[in-house]
Amino acid sequence: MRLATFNVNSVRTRMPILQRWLPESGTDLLFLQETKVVDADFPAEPFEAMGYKVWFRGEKSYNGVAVVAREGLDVSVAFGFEDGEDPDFATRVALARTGALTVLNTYVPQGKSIDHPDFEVKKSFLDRTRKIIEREKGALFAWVGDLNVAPTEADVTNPGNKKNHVCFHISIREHFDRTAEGLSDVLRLFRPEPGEYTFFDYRVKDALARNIGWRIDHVLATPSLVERARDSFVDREPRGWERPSDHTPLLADFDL
DNA sequence: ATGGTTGTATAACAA
Repeated sequence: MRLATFNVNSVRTRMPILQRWLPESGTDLLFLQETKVVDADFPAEPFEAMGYKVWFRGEKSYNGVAVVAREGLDVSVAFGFEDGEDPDFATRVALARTGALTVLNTYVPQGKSIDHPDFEVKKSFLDRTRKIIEREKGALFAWVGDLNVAPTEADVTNPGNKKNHVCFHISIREHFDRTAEGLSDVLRLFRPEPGEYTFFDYRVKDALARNIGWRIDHVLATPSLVERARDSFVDREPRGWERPSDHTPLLADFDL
C-alpha cells in the first residue's frame, strides 16, 4: 500500500499536475491539504476518471483537506477533531479508515508569527492531535499532512536564520516532539541525510535547483505500522513542473 | 533585516 501526502495549494489550479502525477505515482491513498475550494465546487470528476474516490471538506480561498483512495478500497472518512471543542477544524482535519489502517490527515495552522494569537492556536491544534494519537497508539495508525513544523536543524536549509519562524521556533519543535511522541518519522527511516525537503518557497529564486527548502510535510507511524514500512521518499518532480504547488508529494510504502 | 512569489474575496491577506 502506497500512501502519499501533498499540499496542493489550490486543488483546482493543481489539477493538471495531479492528473499528470497521480496515475504514474502508484499511490493507493492520497491525502491533500490546502484545497482552497468549497465542497460544491470541488473537482471530484477528474479523480473518478483516474480511478479514485475522493472525500473533501473545504472553504472558499483557505484551508480544505481531502482523501483520495484507489477505487475498490473500502474507506470511511470523518472530518474535524470531533472532540467537542470549538472550532472543530473540519477543513483542516480528516480521519480515514481502511481495513486495519487509520490515517489522520491534518493541515496544521501555520501560526503567522511567534507573537500572534494564531501561534497559540497552532499549539492547541497539536494538543488536540495528541489526543487522537494517544487513542490510536496501539493501532496501525499514521499521522500525515502539512504539519507546518520542521522538527530538526537537518530539516531546513539555513536553521540559523529561522530561529523565530513559526515552523522552526524551539517552542513549536518541542511542542511537536511531545505531540508526535511514540510515532516514528517514516521518511527518516529510509532517508536519514539532510537535504530532504517537501516545501520550496515561491519567493526563493531557483529554490528547487538550489535545494533551499523545508521538510514540513510528514508521515509519522505507530510502532506496529513502522514494522510494515518498506520505503519512503520525497517526489521532487512535480515541484519542477509548470504552475507547481510550493509543496511536493511525500510518499510512503507499507506492507499492507 | 527586508523582500522576494503565488493563490484567491482582484485588494489585501495568507503562506
